[in-house]
Amino acid sequence: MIEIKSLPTNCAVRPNEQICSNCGARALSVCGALGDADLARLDGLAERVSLPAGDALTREGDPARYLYNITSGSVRVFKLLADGRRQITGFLFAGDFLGLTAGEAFAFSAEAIEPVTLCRFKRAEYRSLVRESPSLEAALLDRANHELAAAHNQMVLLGRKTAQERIATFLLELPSKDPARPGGENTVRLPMSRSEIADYLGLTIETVSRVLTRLKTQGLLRLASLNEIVVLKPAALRRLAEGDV
Amino acid sequence: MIEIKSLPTNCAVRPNEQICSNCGARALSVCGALGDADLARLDGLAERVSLPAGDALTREGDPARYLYNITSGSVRVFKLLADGRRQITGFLFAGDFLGLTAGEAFAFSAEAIEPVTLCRFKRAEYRSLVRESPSLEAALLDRANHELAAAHNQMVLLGRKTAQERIATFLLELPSKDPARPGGENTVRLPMSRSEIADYLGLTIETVSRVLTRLKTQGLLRLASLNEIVVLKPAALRRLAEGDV
DNA sequence: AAGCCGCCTTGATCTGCATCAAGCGTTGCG
DNA sequence: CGCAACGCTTGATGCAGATCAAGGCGGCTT
Repeated sequence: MIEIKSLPTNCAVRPNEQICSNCGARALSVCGALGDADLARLDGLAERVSLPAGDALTREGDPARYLYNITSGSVRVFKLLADGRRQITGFLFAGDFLGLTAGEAFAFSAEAIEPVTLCRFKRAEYRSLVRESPSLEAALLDRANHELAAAHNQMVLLGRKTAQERIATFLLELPSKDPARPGGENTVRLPMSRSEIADYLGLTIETVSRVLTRLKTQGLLRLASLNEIVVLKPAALRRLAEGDV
Repeated sequence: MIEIKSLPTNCAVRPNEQICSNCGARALSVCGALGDADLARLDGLAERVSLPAGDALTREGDPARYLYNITSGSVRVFKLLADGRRQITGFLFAGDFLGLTAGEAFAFSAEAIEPVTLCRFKRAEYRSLVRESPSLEAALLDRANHELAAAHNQMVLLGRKTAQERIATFLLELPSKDPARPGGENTVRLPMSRSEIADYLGLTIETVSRVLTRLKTQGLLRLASLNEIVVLKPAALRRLAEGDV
């Protein structure tokens, strides 16, 4: 049974989205994509999973059998070169989907950063649902387009921004993706390690650390703890991010 | 009128795709997305345009009124930072679409590299067609997913590959995107300037030039002309591209 | 055919970030 | 409590690629 109204505590709520009681299907339905019948059916296909930090959701090259919807925690999505160099292509948080874009095999790996809860669907069943529900497809297309725009912005960052601009951009954009907000208005939660930030921004851990220290020294931010940063001067940070220095 | 059978000479043909006589609509139809009726309707909406080298198709921030299908030539798609730094996010060739992913406004600029011919649709009309034709949407979703996978690969390149690995990757992948093949089997056509290659790979023109010279010296390739390169040792180049050195 | 212009190559030098190398704080465990 | 492990910071040094600078070459104009 689906209980849309009574959201359990472990369900994340994102802007314009809700996560349903059993799984993340609701997130799609509120895009106007799923009727109640479809929703019930998708819910029936879902399987709840909890993963400890570090565990893999997918590995590059694995057959893409499942589709995932994160309901809590955070996930790193990345690709590796033969010699172990890693590029993190994105972080996922509660409400995000993984595996929508995969073909027969996953083109990326994904691992839990923190303990993660998620719902898992068989892709085959999901695909047949999609074929019958055109408005779901429209919602997915919309999602894919947003991801594509984000990817292009990240290409600008990786190809043309300085280390300081990358960090500033990262600190400004992270909160808008992560619905698990800490207390303060301008407080940024960093569930990921310095090494993961580095691999996301195309830098080294030392450079990440040095730039954060410099921004702190300049009074733009405060390192509340290793995993929490308070942005003291958002406007100045935004100017840095765009290279208006 | 549509004449699917008689393709005029200026129409590009891509693997598994054909461009229709009047416009690029055929490219979508052969994905199984469009019936003859839809095709005729889309054809009716199309407008042929020719652009000289350097002219803009879209500018970042402009309202996204049109959708484009390139029928010949090549296009650079890019984003700019405030101080003029440019990141080229992709090159488009005959058969490629531009503007599918845009929201209300374009998030990127696009300009002709060579003289370009294209077909232009009003996005509003195209959207209503899409709403009525679910299988078209499926084809578009498929396209978006491929672009997304390509964007992730480019993020690996920009974030983690050396200059030599970037150039090698570029030379290996370009021909698979550009249907305008020159004579030889391993000949790569470079319609874009060194400066465009640099802005695509996150390098400078000097580095592009130096790396090409080095690869030539090492006997991996031959610079047939400024805009044509013959790959002499594809296997070795592929090893370089993946960092297996 | 001379001269200019834009694009490319090549060389010299510089620099931002990587690499190498300590040391520090926190956590967990015997 | 001690001490080992791990992740982070900070400092010293190195280097890939950027920047600065000087031709070279082909195409276009007159």
